[in-house]
Amino acid sequence: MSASSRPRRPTVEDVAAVAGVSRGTVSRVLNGGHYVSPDAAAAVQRAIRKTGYVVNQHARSLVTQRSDSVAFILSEPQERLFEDPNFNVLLRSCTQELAERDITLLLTIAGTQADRQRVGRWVTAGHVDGVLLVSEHAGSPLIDELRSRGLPIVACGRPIGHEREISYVAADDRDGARQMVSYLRSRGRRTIGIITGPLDTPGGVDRLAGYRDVIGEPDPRLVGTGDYSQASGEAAMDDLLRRAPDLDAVFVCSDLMALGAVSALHHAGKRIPDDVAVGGFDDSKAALTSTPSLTTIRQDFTRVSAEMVRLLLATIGTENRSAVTLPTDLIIRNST
Amino acid sequence: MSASSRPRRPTVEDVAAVAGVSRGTVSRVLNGGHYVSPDAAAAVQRAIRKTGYVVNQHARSLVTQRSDSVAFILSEPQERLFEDPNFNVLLRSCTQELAERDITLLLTIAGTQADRQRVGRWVTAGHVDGVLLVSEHAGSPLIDELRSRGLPIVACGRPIGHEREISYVAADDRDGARQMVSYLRSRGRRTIGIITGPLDTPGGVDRLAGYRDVIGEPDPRLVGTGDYSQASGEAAMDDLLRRAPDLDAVFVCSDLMALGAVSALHHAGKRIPDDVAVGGFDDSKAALTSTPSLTTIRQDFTRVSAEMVRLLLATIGTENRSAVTLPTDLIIRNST
DNA sequence: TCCCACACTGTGAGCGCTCCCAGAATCACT
DNA sequence: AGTGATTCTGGGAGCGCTCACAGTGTGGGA
Repeated sequence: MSASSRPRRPTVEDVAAVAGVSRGTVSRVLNGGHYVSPDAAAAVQRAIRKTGYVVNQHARSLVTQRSDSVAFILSEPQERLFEDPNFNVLLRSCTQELAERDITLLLTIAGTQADRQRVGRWVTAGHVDGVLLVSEHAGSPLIDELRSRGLPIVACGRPIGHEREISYVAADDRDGARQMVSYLRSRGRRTIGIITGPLDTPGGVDRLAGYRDVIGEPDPRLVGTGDYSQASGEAAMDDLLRRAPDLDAVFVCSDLMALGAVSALHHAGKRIPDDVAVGGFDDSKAALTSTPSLTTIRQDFTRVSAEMVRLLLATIGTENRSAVTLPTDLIIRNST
Repeated sequence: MSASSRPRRPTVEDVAAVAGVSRGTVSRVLNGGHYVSPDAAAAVQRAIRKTGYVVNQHARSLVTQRSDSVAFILSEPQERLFEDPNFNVLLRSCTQELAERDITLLLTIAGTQADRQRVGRWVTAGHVDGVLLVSEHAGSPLIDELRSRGLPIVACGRPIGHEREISYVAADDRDGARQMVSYLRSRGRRTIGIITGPLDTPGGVDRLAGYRDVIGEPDPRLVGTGDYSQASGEAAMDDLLRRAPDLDAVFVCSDLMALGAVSALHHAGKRIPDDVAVGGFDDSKAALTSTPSLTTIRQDFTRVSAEMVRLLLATIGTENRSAVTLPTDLIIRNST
């Protein structure tokens, strides 16, 4: 009954029989067609179409020891994924970049500790040949687990505490921050605050470092921290205004937080950029469409994706790690 | 060199040797531990830990003919995913629901035609035991391809044109629309417009049908169409106001579009709800936090997810299809 | 005492595929 | 005609696992 409704899938053997050739020849056709006569190849192609044959990936992977898929692991509570437009670009570009090489990208969300364990087991069970790691906070045990299995990994952004162990691709956060703060200075701003991201992420520490490069040791009144969400940006701005009512510019380390900061400034009756200039980071769509449009720093996530994929595929098979840092660009708009 | 840096993974045989038992016993421990003596089981567990053994999923799948994963296929340009909060809930709940049964969910995005082909091949190569299909527009060929392979499918929302072929779980869109429009009527509104979703989606046609159930054959001036995006809601509302300046209520078929409609109404100088009452659909977070808060229809996507998973797992192994329609609830807030 | 049920264990077979090697056929030169 | 290179083909082996089955040992009931 079940056998009649779901018939046995055709195998290479079946295709071979229909095509009048052997298993080996069918396999050769399936894998590039070298050393196969045109006649045989055509017969096999016909037989594949006729039988509706599709390769059994498990059988193939069992012998080749590779799965032709890579995991895109997001170890972050899921909401962030949907709030942050950067993930969007990153995910799309990586998928694209891999599809061109006939490799499938599998998105896996490992928000909770339990998730991370499950994902760890799943990944090491052979499902993927490598891992793209996104937004891994410092000290997560997942990296160690994956490394102990010898799995190729490429991280997006500097993996704090693991810089010398795993490959990564990062935009030049520090230089971007320097560019922004220097620019604000050059426009005559003197009391420049900062709203950083979480300080266990590279975007948090490196952008703060860039700010310091220009400002020097900052007045603690001028430093606030958010978690990249709009709400946290608004709260941090409120705090900053309370502590330092005299500030005339603020560098907010993400556009989304900058949007929050803008509305906090509005509520406080400040004009932008007349009273307070606001600089963001990311060059997200929101930065362009907001009122006023946001001066920001562009990170080229399409290039980041391409580099990540290139690096991962290079890492699969060899054992070297490397790091790439891509430039960031200042985009000047109306908020400064 | 490569052999020394990435040592051969331990196999059941290795574990068996360390534990001093046979292959079969290790396998039995791995699969529930029935008919294994406590001593043997303990020895195997110790050996697993010592060797760092992880099952080779490909070898297992090859013999069991199942992969213990299911695909979550999103055949929609990717941006929608990130705009629509419903996807978020759906994805999270399904992952959760499946994880409890030790099944992995693989998210796959098939936005373009080429993607859909790749995904079709990938799915039929045995990577997954079943498919959760989300937001499949009418007439997509993916459904036919998957069906011809005998793959268990459960759709989210009524799959237009395939209702009798594949299982699905849907919220009661039509009744939700009826509730909303009846409610607007009961509040004394007489000229009630509608902004529908795309009319090749069940959410598009069914909510319009519910509106008709209450209104009867509608004045074409009162019917606008959007694509669920905020921008399209705003545009459709502008149109509606131009064509029917006298309307005193509008039922907008998604909260996101309703937000757009609200801003269009504001620009036109209309007060909400005094001049025009606005009803949404989805009960998204935005509906709650917007000004004014939005009267809307709740769809319980957590329950939808649970039902989808239940149905899919039931379908895997049997050949029956079924359909579940879950109730929708009116949530009254300040916009009406 | 014998016998059968029951708990437990080891082993052969085989899932569907690719890799490798031996051999056949073809061709170009000696 | 003989030799060697080159192209092509078939089939054995084996990837790591589970399943079925045969076999061993133990205990309880006739």
